[in-house]
Amino acid sequence: MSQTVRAPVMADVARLAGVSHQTVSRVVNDAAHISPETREKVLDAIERLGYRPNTSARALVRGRTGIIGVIATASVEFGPVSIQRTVEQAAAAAGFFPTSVNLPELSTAALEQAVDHLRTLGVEAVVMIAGHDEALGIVRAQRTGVPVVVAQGDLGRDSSGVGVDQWAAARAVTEHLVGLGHREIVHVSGPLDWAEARARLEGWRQAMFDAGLRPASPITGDWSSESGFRAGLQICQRPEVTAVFAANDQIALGLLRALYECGRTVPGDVSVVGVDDIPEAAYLIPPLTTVRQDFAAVGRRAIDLVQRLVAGEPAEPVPLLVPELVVRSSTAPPPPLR
Amino acid sequence: MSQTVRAPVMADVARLAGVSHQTVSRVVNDAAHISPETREKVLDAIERLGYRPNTSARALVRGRTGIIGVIATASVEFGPVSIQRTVEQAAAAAGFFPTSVNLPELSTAALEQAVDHLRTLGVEAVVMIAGHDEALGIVRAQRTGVPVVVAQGDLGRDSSGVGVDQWAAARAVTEHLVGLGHREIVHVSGPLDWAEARARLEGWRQAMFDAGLRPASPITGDWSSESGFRAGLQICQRPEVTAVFAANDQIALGLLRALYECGRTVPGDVSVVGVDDIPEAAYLIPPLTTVRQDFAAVGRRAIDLVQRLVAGEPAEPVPLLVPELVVRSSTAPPPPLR
DNA sequence: AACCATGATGTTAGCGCTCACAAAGGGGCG
DNA sequence: CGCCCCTTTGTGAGCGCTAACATCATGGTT
Repeated sequence: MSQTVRAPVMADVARLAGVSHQTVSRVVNDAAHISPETREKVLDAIERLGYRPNTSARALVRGRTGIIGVIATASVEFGPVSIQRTVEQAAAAAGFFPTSVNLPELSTAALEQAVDHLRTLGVEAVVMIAGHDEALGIVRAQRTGVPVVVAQGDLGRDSSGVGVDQWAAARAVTEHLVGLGHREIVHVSGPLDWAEARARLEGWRQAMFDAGLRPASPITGDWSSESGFRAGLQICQRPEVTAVFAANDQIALGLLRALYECGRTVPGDVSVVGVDDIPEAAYLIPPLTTVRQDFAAVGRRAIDLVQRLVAGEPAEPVPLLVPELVVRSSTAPPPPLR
Repeated sequence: MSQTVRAPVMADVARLAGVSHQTVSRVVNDAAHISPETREKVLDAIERLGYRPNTSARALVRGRTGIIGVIATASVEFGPVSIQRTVEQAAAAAGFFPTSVNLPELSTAALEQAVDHLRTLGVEAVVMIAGHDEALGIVRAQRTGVPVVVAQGDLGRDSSGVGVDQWAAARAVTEHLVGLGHREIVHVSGPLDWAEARARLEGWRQAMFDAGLRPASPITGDWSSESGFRAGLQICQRPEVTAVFAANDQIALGLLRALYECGRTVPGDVSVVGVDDIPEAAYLIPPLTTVRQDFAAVGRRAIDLVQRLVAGEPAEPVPLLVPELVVRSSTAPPPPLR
C-alpha cells in the first residue's frame, strides 16, 4: 500500500513556484493584478503537484460553504425525482454543492432531523421538493436561518417558490374532455394535503363549472397505481361516467387496468387522462393522453431563486410554468347516447 | 430584517459556561473524563446559545470531511433511483454526509467533472451506481485517491462492489418459463455495455442450455419502454415465440403493448416476464410476472463496505443478494401445439 | 525633479476547531 | 507522610486558507 503522502497544500505550490502562498491564492481565485508569467509558473506548479484547494479551509475563512440542501421525499416517482435531478444539476452548474436528504417518511421528527443535518453541514439555502403541506410547515417553523425555496409545492401564499401551474394543467385536461363532448368527467385526485393535488382538483372543478357542468364528487387517490386501480373499480360501477381525469399517470395506469378488467374499453367507452407524461405513458394500452411539465425548468428556476436569495436580493414571485397537453389515444368522444 | 448576529462559536459557549473552549469541545465530542456537573453546564450553555459546531473548521483540523460522493446516472428509472435513495439513507444513518452527482450523460468529460467536483468537496469515498462499464472504467482511471464502491455494476472482477445476483435472476425467470413448458423463449436484453444486462443475458443463455434448449439470438434494448415496444413488434413477426424475458419491467411494458397491438394475447399466446418489480408492475395488463430485488439491502451493504474501506480494512468480497421471482398473470403454459 | 497613482507581490492575522501537552487536585498505598 | 497515578481541566499551536494591509518598483504627471 503506497504510504499516504500528505496532499499538497498552497504552501507547497508557493514553494515550487517560488512565490508567496498569497500569490497562489490569487491565481487560484483568479484575482486581478497577477503578471502572466507568475500566473503561468503557479499554474504549472499546481499542475505538477496535483494541488486542489481545501474546501473546508476555504469555507472556514470565507464563512460560506457553497452547500445547498435539498429535502425531498424518498419516493421514486417520476415527477419528484425529475425535479430533484434538475435541481441538483442546476445547483452544481451554478457552482454550489447540492446535498440531498430523502425522507422515507414525512414525520415531524424525520424533517427536524433532516433540517438539523443540513444546518450542521452549513447549507446556505434549502430547496424543498415536498409538495406536502405539513412538511413545508415544519421546515418553515424550524427557523433554519437560511432561505428556503419550495419547488412544486404550495406556492400561493409564499413568494419563494417555483412550479408548474397545476390549476392550468387541470383546466386544459378538462377542457379537452369537454371539447370532445364529455359531460360526466370524474376526477381521481392525489392526496389532498398535497398542494399540487388540490390545485388539480380545483382546476378541474372550475373548468367543469365554466362549462356549465356539475362536477361529481372526486375520488381521492394517493398517487399510486394501486389507488388508481381501486378508483377504477368504483368507476366500473358507474355507467354514466365517460371520462376520467387522473391526477397523475400512475393513477391513470391503474385506472386503465381496472377499466379493462370490467370490460369498459378506453377510449371507446371511457376516456382517461393523466398528468406528468412519464416515459411509459406512450406505451400503455392505449397510449395515454397526459400533461407534460417542464421539470428541468422548475429545477433551473429554483436555483435561480436560491442564488438571488443567497445574494440578499428580495424574492420576487416567479411566474408559474405553463404545462402542455399531450393528446394520445386514451381520449375520444363519448359513446353515443343510449 | 433581523441584523445577522454572528453564529455562536465554541468560545461563546465556553464563556457562558465558565469553562475553557477545550472543555466544550470535549463535551461536544463526548470525550471521557468530564465531570457530570461540567457537562451539564456546557450542555446548558449550548442549548441557550443554539450553538452548533462548525463542520468546516472541524473537517479542516481533523482532515476528514465525512462526505461520501455518490455518482449516478440522471435516469429516473426505478432501479437506480431506489438504490441511490437507500445508499443516501444508509450513508446518513452511518453519520456520513452523502452528496450525489447525477450525470445527464455518461461521457468521459462529464464523469471527470463529477469526480473533480467530488474531490474538491473532499469526499472520503465514492459510491458509483452506474452499472455502465465505461463509466466505471473512467472513474477508476481517475485515481481518486479514495475508495470507490460499486453498487449494482460489474462486480465480478473487483471486490469492492455490492449487488444482486442478476445471473440468478435470469435463471429463475428462464426456469419458470421452461417449467411452464415454453421452448421458444426470447430475451430482450438491456444495453450490453451494462454489466447487469450482460449478467441477465448470460443467465438466460445458461438456463436455456441447461434445459437442452437452443437460445435464439436475443434482441438488444436500452431499458426503455420504447425499445420494448420495438422488440415486441419484431416478435409479432415470429409466431413460434411463446415467451419473452424482458431485461426490465419498462421493456416488458412496451412489449405488452406491442403484443396487444398485433393481437397476440398475454399470457394466452405469449408469456412475458420483466425484472425489477416496479410499483406499476402489478397493475399492467396483464399483471406482470417479474423479479423483485432488495434495493434497500444493496444500499446498506454499499455503505457497510464504504465504512470498512474508509477504516482501512481490506475489502472482502460481499456475497451477491438473491432476487425473488414474483409470479403474476403474464405467464402461463404455452398454447397447444398447432 | 519631486510626486503619486498603479500594478505586482509579500506579510500578518485569524476563521473555529481539535490535538498534544501541561497543570492542578485528590486518593490509595507503603 | 510522601509518592505516584489518575481524573479533570486548561493552554498553546496550528490545520489551510483568504482578507487586509504593507511594500516596492514603475511610470506618467505637474
